[in-house]
Amino acid sequence: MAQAVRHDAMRARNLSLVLREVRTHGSLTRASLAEVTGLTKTTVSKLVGDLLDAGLVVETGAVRGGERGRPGVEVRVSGDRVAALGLELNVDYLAVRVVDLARRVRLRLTQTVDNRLSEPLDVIGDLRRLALSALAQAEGTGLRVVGAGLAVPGPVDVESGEIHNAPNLGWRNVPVGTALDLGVPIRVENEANLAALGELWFGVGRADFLYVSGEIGIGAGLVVNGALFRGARGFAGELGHVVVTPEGPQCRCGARGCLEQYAGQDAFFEAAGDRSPYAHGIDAIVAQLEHGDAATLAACDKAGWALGVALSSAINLVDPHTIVLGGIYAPLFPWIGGVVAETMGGRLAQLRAQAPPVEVSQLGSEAAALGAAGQVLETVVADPAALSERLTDRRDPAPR
Amino acid sequence: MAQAVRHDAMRARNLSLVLREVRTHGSLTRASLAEVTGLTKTTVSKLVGDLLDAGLVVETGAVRGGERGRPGVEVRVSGDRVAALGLELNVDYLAVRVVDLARRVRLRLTQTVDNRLSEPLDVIGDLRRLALSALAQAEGTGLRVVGAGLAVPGPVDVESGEIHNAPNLGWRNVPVGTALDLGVPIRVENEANLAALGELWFGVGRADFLYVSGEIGIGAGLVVNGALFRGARGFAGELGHVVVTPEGPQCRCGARGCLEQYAGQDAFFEAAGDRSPYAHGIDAIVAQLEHGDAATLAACDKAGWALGVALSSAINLVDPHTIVLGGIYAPLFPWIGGVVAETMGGRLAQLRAQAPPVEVSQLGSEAAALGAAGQVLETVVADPAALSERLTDRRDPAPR
DNA sequence: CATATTTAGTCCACAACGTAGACTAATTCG
DNA sequence: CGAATTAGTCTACGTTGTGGACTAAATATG
Repeated sequence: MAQAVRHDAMRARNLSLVLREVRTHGSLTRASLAEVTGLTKTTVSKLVGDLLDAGLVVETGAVRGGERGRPGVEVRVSGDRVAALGLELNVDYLAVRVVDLARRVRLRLTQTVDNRLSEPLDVIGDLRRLALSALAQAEGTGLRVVGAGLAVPGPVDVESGEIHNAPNLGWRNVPVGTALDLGVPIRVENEANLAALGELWFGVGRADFLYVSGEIGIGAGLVVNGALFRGARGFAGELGHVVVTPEGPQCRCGARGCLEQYAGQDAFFEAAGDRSPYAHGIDAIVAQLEHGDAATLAACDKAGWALGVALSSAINLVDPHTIVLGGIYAPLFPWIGGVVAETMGGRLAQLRAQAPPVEVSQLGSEAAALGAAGQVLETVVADPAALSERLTDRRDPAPR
Repeated sequence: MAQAVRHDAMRARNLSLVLREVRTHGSLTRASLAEVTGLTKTTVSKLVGDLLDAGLVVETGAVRGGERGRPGVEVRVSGDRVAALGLELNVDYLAVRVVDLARRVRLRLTQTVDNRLSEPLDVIGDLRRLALSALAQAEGTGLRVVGAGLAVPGPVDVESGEIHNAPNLGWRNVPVGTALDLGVPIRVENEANLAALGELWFGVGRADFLYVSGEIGIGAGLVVNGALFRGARGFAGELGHVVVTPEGPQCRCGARGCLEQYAGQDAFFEAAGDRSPYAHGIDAIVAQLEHGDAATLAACDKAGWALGVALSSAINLVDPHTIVLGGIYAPLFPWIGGVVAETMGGRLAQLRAQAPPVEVSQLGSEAAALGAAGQVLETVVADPAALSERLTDRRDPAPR
């Protein structure tokens, strides 16, 4: 597990440290970098030089003025050289995003289709076409796409890139990772996990929170200290099958009274009296709520209560700092947020000083694709030296 | 968070790596250390030399023979120089253990008292006396006690060493860490967390498991990849307040239907028809079970079922590899293990290939104290250089 | 407006540490 | 007993960070 540290590893780490500090501060001079990292000015200068050569940071013309003394030249993360592809394959849409190292979204391609009606390989083909088009466009503007992340609705074997079992798509053991074959490395991951990371890097998430993804299934992504918690086998976060009532309604997972049976999309739509939810969608539900429809309001109460109960268990077990509600719970937030918080408060307030605050995701359905791209960019920041080598090998033999 | 790496940090890490490999392999020659770490023979020789000087490893007279060529001299972790103190302050006993770096228990002191009857400071005084006596004995045999760990029943602020709220003791905001004042650094931590670590290092635990501590309260310690999972605020693992039935019996935490109301020691003893549980204790219950007492058997079924329900939620959320039952569940295992596993299997088998196996703790009430000592020893292995400095400063000015 | 002061960034000699390969030591095999 | 083999040490060297001197470019001061 632990690896021997040699000079190159030392260098790689310090390079990463500098790049990370530049990113968190927006832009920094070499002098202030020396201060925040604890490295000497000399070392920082050398490291920044390498990052400039690799195109990962750029000097802003701007200069820190105001005080006296020679003004420093600030550097910031460059968004013009390196980018990543974020993909999402979900039940009713495909999404592709190109995000640069500065975390700006450079390209958005979305396609609405009911993927349950097609064969897995056809769906993957559609996504591949979309992704390749995005790749070509990105590389046309001079961006080097260093990798792709793919979000899928269900547990995944991250090593092999295989979908184990995506009940909402009806897929089993589909090797999406290898089938996509984009010419860049692909990392496949659960949608809820990537949405959580999306929220961390592009949304309201802070370093510690539990993201709740309300789709047909209910998933959760736990972010602890800025990193995803995946559990021993990578199946952590199955909030949808946390017990609400042990002898409650039968769930398709084989158990009874799982959260999904109270607050899942299907159960919720049915409780709201909508018999053709996929025709009307969540917007119709919101419209009903805005008109004060009693059945729909009652459905919100029920779902919110169940969510509050399941989240209470989750909070007792994993102690997140904040809860972030995404998926269908985001548009429903005005009608369920209160019940969720109240239920949680009633169950938790005495043991803890207070229950964690409940917030809404702002990213909509984009969260997972952004998280997928962000995850790839994270690997670049974690080891800029690896990329720099790759860049020099593939492009100019001697960049300096 | 991330720190700059300098030459000394590189060295510290490699020193730690070598020591860790020696420990996991029991004993190793320099040559095989070079192989497993990837460092060169030269470097390993130097590092091993330093560890020998610091007294953290010793050369076994024994030599790896059999093959041809010059036989290598094996080194193993030395238990004769460095040790740690493991303390537990619980409701009905105080425990002190001295454990050496080779993880051998050198001294056991246990005192049975009902600590709810005394003032916190008096209890701390008792523990202090016990600990100082153990310290003196240990140092008398030439061991250097580098620190102490203290397990307490309830959530703790690890930074300040303060007990927030230990409902079973009736303590609130007691600064145990500073009050103990042993002359060595003290780390205070939740009993369930330390028992989990005890199980990891001294018992049946492997790298990923959820330890369940059945005491008056029910706690859990989650070990992921060999490290404790503490959550954002350090309050993770409150398994006792996971929901079993949302509208069930009132719990002292303010909620209803928490696991503790079904499987906690008080609820269980009451269901077993024992009106004076503290007089008879768990042994009396086991005797009743061995005689086939119907009420007690029924109490086991109920507690086991509730435990299975709560663990199902926990497994869905954090995906541990294994469940380890400790506390009162260890002696009760023959009568509840089956129900727990069945309940979990019924709820989990379909979504996962199979529910995690359920095992029994073998350490009894010693787990937390051993984990507490082990945690201190871990800091030594993680940074032997820090200790080596301390040793040279305090003992011989120039040990070599 | 010239000079002192201050801060940024670079340069150079040096120290710490790991590497590579030669070398010595201690065994077994034939 | 010598060749082969493996363990461990020694020495020259390469990489990387350090520390302080030095240069650069701004503001403050008289």
